[in-house]
Amino acid sequence: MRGEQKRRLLMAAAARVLHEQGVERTTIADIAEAAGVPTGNVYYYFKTKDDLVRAALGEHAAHLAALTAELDALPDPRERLKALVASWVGQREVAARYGCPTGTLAVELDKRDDGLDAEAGRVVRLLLDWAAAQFRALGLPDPDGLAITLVGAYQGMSLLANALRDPSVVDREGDRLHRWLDDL
Amino acid sequence: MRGEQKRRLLMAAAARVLHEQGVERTTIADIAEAAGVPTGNVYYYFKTKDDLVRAALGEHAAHLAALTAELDALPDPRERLKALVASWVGQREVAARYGCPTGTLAVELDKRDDGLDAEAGRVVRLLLDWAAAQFRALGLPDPDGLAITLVGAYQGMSLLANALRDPSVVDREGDRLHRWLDDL
DNA sequence: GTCTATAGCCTGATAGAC
DNA sequence: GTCTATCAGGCTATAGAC
Repeated sequence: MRGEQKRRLLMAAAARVLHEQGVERTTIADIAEAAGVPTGNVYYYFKTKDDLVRAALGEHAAHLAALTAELDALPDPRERLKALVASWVGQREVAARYGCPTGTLAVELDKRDDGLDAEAGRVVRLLLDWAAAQFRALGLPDPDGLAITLVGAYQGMSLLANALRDPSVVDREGDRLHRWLDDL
Repeated sequence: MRGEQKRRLLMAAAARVLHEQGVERTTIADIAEAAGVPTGNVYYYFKTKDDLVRAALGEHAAHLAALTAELDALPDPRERLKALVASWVGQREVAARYGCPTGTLAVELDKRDDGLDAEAGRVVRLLLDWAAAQFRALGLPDPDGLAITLVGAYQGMSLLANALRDPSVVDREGDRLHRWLDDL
């Protein structure tokens, strides 16, 4: 299955390059080059550029699912949430340079009125739902609202770290979120 | 001064259209049409598309300066900050449809390595500096950190409201920020 | 199945008429 | 100063050779 391998290579390259350069500034040739595949050949695996963007969104969703599955191994929901915050802090350099992969993609795709804008929102919702489940397990009131506060803080600190090119924003806000989770 | 008038018309149109459609998906023709100016004529007023983007950033900065100047008329710094939050809530429909003008522009421009990425950060910093000044006037410790928390919450709730197409996110987080400011 | 060459379109920018 | 016509370049996508 050489074909399936190349397809996966292209999906991974698309996820990375689209995050770094943005959707509109990235050409098919950019993704092909990053994957080591001839430019025109990309169309054998993905009919359109939008299909590649969709595949990249799927990659990010899969990555998120893997992360939350890992966190689910922890016994205490509060510890799971704190470990999530810790993983955000661990990605501070990436956040400062390119922003949150899902968040920046959502911002860009939301400027469109084709179907892709809604799909970005679905990936964001995966994280919101998982976080809400943890707050619910802790018996806290308004778990959905708390999830929005937590994920909103993540998106906000990623955006600011990116706009200011300053990873320390993530450190500071990460500490604050840790205390916030402890005090809930 | 017919020329200066048209120039201002183009700047206002650029600020609006670039916010709604994003930088990369907006053509010179789009902005020209929104301003009621013939397409090619735009280049008489702005040498390049990047110049127009810069002008749009300037418009957003001016709008922000006007807002903070208005808030400065309030006697109490805490009331100024709460009025800022209230103005964000008042813009919830726009935030849900197009996101924060400065924030979404910063996300898109940060994907570039020319000079424009840094200029978006400068506009964000205007708001941060003003907020920090209010916290400082209240005698609170770490005013810069508090400003990042406040503006980060704004950017986060705007992004989520936009990605989920749900203005109620802004209402909920606005209420929370109001309580947070009261309890500081 | 894999890749190349190229068509066709759109965009930013310009030259020059008025 | 204002506007039109048009060019050059780069992009997505396809047709068809291997």
